Order: sequence, then C-alpha cells, then structure tokens
Amino acid sequence: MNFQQLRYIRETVRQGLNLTEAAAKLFTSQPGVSKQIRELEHELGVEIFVRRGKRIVSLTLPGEQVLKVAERVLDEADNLKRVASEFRDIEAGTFAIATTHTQARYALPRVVSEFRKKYPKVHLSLHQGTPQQVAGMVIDGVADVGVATEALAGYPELLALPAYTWSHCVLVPPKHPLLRDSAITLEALSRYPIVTYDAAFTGRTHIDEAFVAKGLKPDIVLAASDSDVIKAYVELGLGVGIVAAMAFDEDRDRELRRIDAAHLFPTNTSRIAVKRGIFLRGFAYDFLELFSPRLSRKSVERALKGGQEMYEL
Amino acid sequence: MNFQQLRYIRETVRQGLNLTEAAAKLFTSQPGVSKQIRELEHELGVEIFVRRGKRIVSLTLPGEQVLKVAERVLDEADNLKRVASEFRDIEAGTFAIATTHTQARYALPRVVSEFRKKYPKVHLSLHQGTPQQVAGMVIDGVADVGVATEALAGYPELLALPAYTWSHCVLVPPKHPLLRDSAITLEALSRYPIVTYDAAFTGRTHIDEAFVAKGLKPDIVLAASDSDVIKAYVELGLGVGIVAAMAFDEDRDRELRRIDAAHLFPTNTSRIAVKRGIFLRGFAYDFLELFSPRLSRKSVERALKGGQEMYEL
DNA sequence: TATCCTTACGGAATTCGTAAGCATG
DNA sequence: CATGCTTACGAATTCCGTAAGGATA
Repeated sequence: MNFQQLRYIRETVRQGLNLTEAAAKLFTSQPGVSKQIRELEHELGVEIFVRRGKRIVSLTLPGEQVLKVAERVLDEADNLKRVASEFRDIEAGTFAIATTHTQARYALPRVVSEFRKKYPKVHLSLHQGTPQQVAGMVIDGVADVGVATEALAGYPELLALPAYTWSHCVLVPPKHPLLRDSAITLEALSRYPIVTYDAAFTGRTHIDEAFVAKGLKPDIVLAASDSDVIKAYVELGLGVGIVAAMAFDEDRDRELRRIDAAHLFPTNTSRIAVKRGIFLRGFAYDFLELFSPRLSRKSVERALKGGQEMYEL
Repeated sequence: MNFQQLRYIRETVRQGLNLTEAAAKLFTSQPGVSKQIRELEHELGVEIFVRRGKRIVSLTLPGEQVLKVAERVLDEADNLKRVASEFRDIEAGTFAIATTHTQARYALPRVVSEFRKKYPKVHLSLHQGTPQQVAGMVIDGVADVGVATEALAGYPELLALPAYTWSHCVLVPPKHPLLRDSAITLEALSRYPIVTYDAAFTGRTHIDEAFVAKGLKPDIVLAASDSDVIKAYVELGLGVGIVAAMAFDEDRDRELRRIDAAHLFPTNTSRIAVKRGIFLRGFAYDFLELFSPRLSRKSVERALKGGQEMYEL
C-alpha cells in the first residue's frame, strides 16, 4: 500500500468513477492508475470498485469504507506537510481562499489587505465560484478556507463558522415611486419587476422565503449571480433591485437610491468554512480572526475538536 | 513521503532514538533507515531529530509535531487494512489480548472460551505483562485490547472502559486467630505479616491507601505479582494474604480460609482498554460485550467518538 | 464506432543491502 | 575501542509510460 494508490482511488471517485479522467487530473497514465488500483485491491483482499465488463460502475460496500479511511490517511499526510511548513518559516507559505462574488467584492478586500500587510511572505490566492463550488474547493483541498453565505453549513466535512450577519436592501433609480413610502412593504415591492440574485446566491433563499410567507409571487425579471450586474440593470430601469446592503456605495452608486429592507427579509449569516480534520497554519487562524474578531484561535480550535455540532451567532 | 519513512521515525523514537535497534526491529538495514529519515527531513524541509555529531540525541520541536501526525497517518493506514479484512471474512482474523496475570487467570477464561465458541476462525492470542506493559502493547498496536486493573486509565492514547468491579479478601491458614473475629479490622490485620501484590499490580495502590489513611504501617513480607504465589506462601504460614476476591476458589484452595475484606479497602475497577482512533473489528466489539455486558457496541462507539473524557461505573 | 478499462512489456526511478568511513563516549 | 550514524555504490525491486487488446453503450 502506498499514498499514490490511495490518491488514485480518491481521484477516481471524485471524477465520477472515470479512470481516464482521474489519470488526466493527476498527470499520469491511465493504465498506471488501473494497475495500482488493482494491486491495492489485491493487497487488501477486497474489491473496491464494481466493474461491469471493463467499466467501473460503482463502489463496492467495502470500497466505500476504504475510501473513507483512505481520505483520512491522505488528509493526515497533508497535515504532515503543513505542520512541517509551519516550522520551516512561520511567516511564509500559501493560503487559498475560495469565495463568491459578493464576499470577494465587498467583504474580503479589507481582510485581504490587512492580511497581506501582516504576512507579506504568504502567497495568497482567491478562487471564485458558486457557494457549492466554494464548498467543493475546500473539501478537495484546493482552498484552505471558503467564504459564502449559502450552502457551507450543509456539508458535514466542513466546519462552517458564522462570521458576520447582514441584511438586504432595495435599490431603485432616483425619483422612483417607492421612495415616497416612509417604510417599504413586501406588497409594495411585489408590484414592480424585480432584479436580484440567482437561486443559491447571497441570501436569495431568504428573499424567496419572505415572499412565500406573505403569499406573494414577485416578478423576477433578472436573476444574476453578482451585485454589480443587478445594479447595472436597476440603473437601466429594468426593475427594482434587491441586493446585500453592503453592495451599495453612496459615493460610487450615484444613479441609485437605497431603501432599507432589513425588516422585510430574514437576516443572513455569512460563514467562513474550513475542512474538518486538517491542520491550520498559524496565519490561517489570523485570517479567520481578521475576518471576524469572534473567531479567535481558541474558539476555532475548540470548534474543530468539538465534532459535528454547529453554533449560531 | 511514503509509509516506510513514517514507520522508520516512529520506530526510532520507540527504540529510544536508536536507529540501529529500530532497523533491527523492522528487519531492515540500518543505513537504509538513516537514509530514508534524512530524505523525509529534506522533503519536509525540517530536521526531525537533533543530532550531536553522528548520534541522535532528541526530537526537534517540529519533529515532535511531525511524529504525532505520522502516528496518526500510520494508525489510519492500519485501519484501512482492518476495514478491508472486516469485509474479507467477517468471522475470521486475528485478535490479540494484552493482560495481567490476575485477569488472565481468573477473569478471562470464561470470556475467552465463549469468544472461541462464537468465532472459531479468529486466531486469538494472549500476551501477559505488567499493567504498564499491557498499556504499551495496546498503544504500539501489538495487542488489540488490554485488560488490567491498574494504569490503563492513565494513558491519553487509550480509551479505558470500566468493565467490572471487585474487592479484596483476606486469606489465612485454617485455625488462624483472625478467623475468630466476627468482622476484621485493618488494625487487627496490621498485627500480622502480610503477603500481597507488588506495587502497580491488582489494586495494591488501594491496599496501601487504606493503611495509610488509618496511620498504619503494615509489615509486607512478600510482594508478588500474582495471586497464586501469594496463596502458596500463605499456605506455608509466611503471613496473611490479601488478594483479589475472585482469586479464591473454595474447592481448590482447601488449605486456605477466606475472610471478607470488602469494607477495608476501596473497591477496584478492572478496565479493558482500546487504542483511540483505531478501527475495531466486529468480533472485537463482541469481545468487549462478552467481557462486560455494559460495553455494548453502541456505547463503546459513543465513547470512542467522545474525545478525552472517561466515565465511571 | 467511440469510450474506457485491462494486459503486456520495456525503461526509468526508487529502494535496499553491503561495505567502508567517521564521530562519540 | 565499541557503539552508532552517514556516505557510497551496486543489485533488486517497484513504478510508470507506451502500445495493443477487449468490452460496453
């Protein structure tokens, strides 16, 4: 048994049980992967994959268990490297952040700039994606942390720490009729075409919930995956925008007016996630604390040890 | 990085930082071990061992951390094999029990015989030693479980499950003056020479505690590591015996009389220990339950997941 | 027929053991 | 000077890539 064999079966599963793609992803030959997997199966004395003729169609029962433990072995092996690099140079290393548009654009710039000041030798990288992709990148080890409002709390492999809460606001062009109301209502809002986020982005679930609870059917004319697209179309007069409050900048967005909507939609919690069971570098803990002062090294370590349970703000 | 390198550093530490002995234990050449360790150090970019000239004198700070994680990697790799063998033949395998004399002689025979009836295909082995050796065998993976009254609860690497409780009794030759008293006292006992266990065996700590609490200094004339030696010398009239109650057999020990002493010494708890973080075969869970019905598979799994805390009977 | 896994084989790389060298106590 | 780690080198083993073969959808 060797690490390579374990990597091969993990990647094969990740690539949807396709040896060819697994080999490509690992920059090696496909027959090599095939052979190593068969040798591991022979050594362990159990078949890991169910094969129909020469196709791999699923994991066997033992294969599922073997995969689980193999992933733990590989995670610990990665930890070994991280532990060593922590000592090699406590101030240097690489740090990858997976995140969504809204976080990258409005929440992270401050944190990233402070972090770079504190750790100039750390090679920082950002990877943008949907909340699901963010979760996947952290689980696959492509990213060290993931930041998003949606989805993160739903993966048992991840520890999704609540970082901050925020509300939506409504954006309209200047002189829009809604600006006359002293306090806006959902009923009033639903009379206009609406421009907001795509499902699965930036609190869209909470927006839908609020309308459904009132029995209203809003007319969503544009579902975007980022706030800047929404703002652009509100400026064009396509409809009324619903965005995260932090996406509005009075100085920059002169062609828009902001209407408070905190009372209309449930509060949203943005989370920062790390993979359970991995070793975090010292500067990673500092990043978490820069992002949210509540996430001290101590409290994060406690949460990492504390098994499955989540905690809320 | 490969498994062999991790095994080499683990064994080197186990052998007291002696490469030569580590190589011998692993049936390989000493230069090979040296080279592989240096290559791992080079790959990780940190020194694992502190060398004075050509002697290894201690672990470096990073070395201590690396060792910890390396042990987890190797434990998980062992788990992988165990998981596989669980599927290969659910009824077959090997099972090693580390235990002390008293347990092996008086507590385990029933359990072992029931176990062998249930799992005739499992290759069962017993390894006798001191409580400390028992703990060591479980930690090193030489044994799957360890059974003893002393020491086991003191190792953070082990989960020491309370299995049953027992008391000491006093053994004397027939017609001994102590037989005239209706209820024995520590004061009465301390007037006679005493034959009992060696320190660190079978509840000896509890015996000492009881005498110290009363300000008594018993005259221990023989400190044995097993009950049979104690009984033999009590029969010879060397002194009064204090042994585990289960060690007295009315039919077999015709030359001895038993005096209840449960009120004199604290109750003892015998424990069965497994190493934390390892995968237990199905039959191992059954062994635990045969030993103590309280140790159901469910409760043991809960305890294994539940981190550090112990629980008492 | 295109995709995808397995087998076969030769070359490259790694690992391992023996022999020799050198530092420590 | 005995113990114990390192270096050097050659042999054995393992690993990996190319080419060819066979199965499935």
